[in-house]
Amino acid sequence: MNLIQIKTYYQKLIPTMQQADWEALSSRFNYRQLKKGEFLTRQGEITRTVSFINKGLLRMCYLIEGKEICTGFVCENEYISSYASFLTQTPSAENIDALEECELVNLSYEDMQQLYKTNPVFETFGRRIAEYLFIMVSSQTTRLLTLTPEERYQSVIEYQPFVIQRVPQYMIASYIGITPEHLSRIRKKISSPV
Amino acid sequence: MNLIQIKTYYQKLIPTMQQADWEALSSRFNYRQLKKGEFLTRQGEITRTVSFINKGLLRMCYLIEGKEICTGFVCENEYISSYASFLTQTPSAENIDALEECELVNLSYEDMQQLYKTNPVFETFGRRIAEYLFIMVSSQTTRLLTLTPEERYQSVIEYQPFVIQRVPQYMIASYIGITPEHLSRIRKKISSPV
DNA sequence: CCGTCTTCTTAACAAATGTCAACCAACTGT
DNA sequence: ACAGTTGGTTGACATTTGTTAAGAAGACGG
Repeated sequence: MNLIQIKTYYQKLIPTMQQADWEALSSRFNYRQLKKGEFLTRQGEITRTVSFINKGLLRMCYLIEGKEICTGFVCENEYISSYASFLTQTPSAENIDALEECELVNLSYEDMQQLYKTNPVFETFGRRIAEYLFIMVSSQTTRLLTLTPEERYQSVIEYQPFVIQRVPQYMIASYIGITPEHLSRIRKKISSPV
Repeated sequence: MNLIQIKTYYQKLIPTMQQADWEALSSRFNYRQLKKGEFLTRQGEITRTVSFINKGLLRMCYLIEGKEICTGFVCENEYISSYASFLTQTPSAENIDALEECELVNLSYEDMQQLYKTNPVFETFGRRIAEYLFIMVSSQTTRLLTLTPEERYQSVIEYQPFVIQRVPQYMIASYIGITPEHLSRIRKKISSPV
């Protein structure tokens, strides 16, 4: 299993990590592959791991009255998890599935708690991850409240171009809170301004 | 300054905190009062403190083209801050102002970093706070994407009753992403179901 | 190479939500 | 007690967004 990417990720977030820390950490990793369409997490299941994405693209999504509503897309060199479920060890409200073939490096809840106990450097890491995720999701909330659908689409283009390139439009539509038809009209309007 | 409430708060989040830890922490607190309408944080300012609310009620809000859009309400026995600004020490995108007369216990960024360095127990605390905030804000994002305005209002009634009781309706309206007029109609519909 | 999915687009129409303006009730300070 | 302010409601109307249905373009497996 290739650990270069994930090591770089940790080194960036906690530069004080020593070789011994890294070994304590990496010995607990589990490798996993997902085919396109496979689920990492299902609604109702308790999320037992966080997954670093070596390769591929996944989405978080809700199934409401037969309709899928995407709440996020994550690709290489980031962690993905139904993190609320992971943290509280209660059933996940959302699904996570692979939009592309994926290679994941998993770390279990028990191992993470163990690391927290044995070494404060991992507390720091856990804190920074949570802080980062907080900033990400609160900016998404802000966008939903303060921007029009068209502006939200523009902000995806600007700040998450990989989503435009790799995610089907009807999923992006639900992510910005509109229907696929409406997004199609917005795109038409943008491409041929008056 | 009354520290009973904030001490209880810390003890709940980190039961392993010792008396010496508490003293290291509480010696850094600063007390502050806010009158109704006063600002704790202004758009563009860097947030230098986190504030524990001993008494009162504050809101986070954006000013967009002359219109206020509220993103959250926080009352007694919780922390409030423009946390993204605090964490990154960059200008805040949002305002925070007092909806009632407030008593706050403040902790500065520098003191917090100092505490993180000197004692891992505060890292744990910081991590749990960030995790908690992440869960809160991501559930708000989910509500915005998956619920109708009426359902969002119902969920405020159910899960944040203090908001219904203590926050003006036109602010609640922006919080759930609709106009005050529309909220008024929703309330009428709810109160006299067909 | 063919059919079948999947995804995207378009149009007509319907429903939800916003805008504007007026009015009312409650509260506030003098 | 009064005038001003704030917050809430209502109605008519405009705009935005959703719904439904149909069709087109491209991807993909057999």
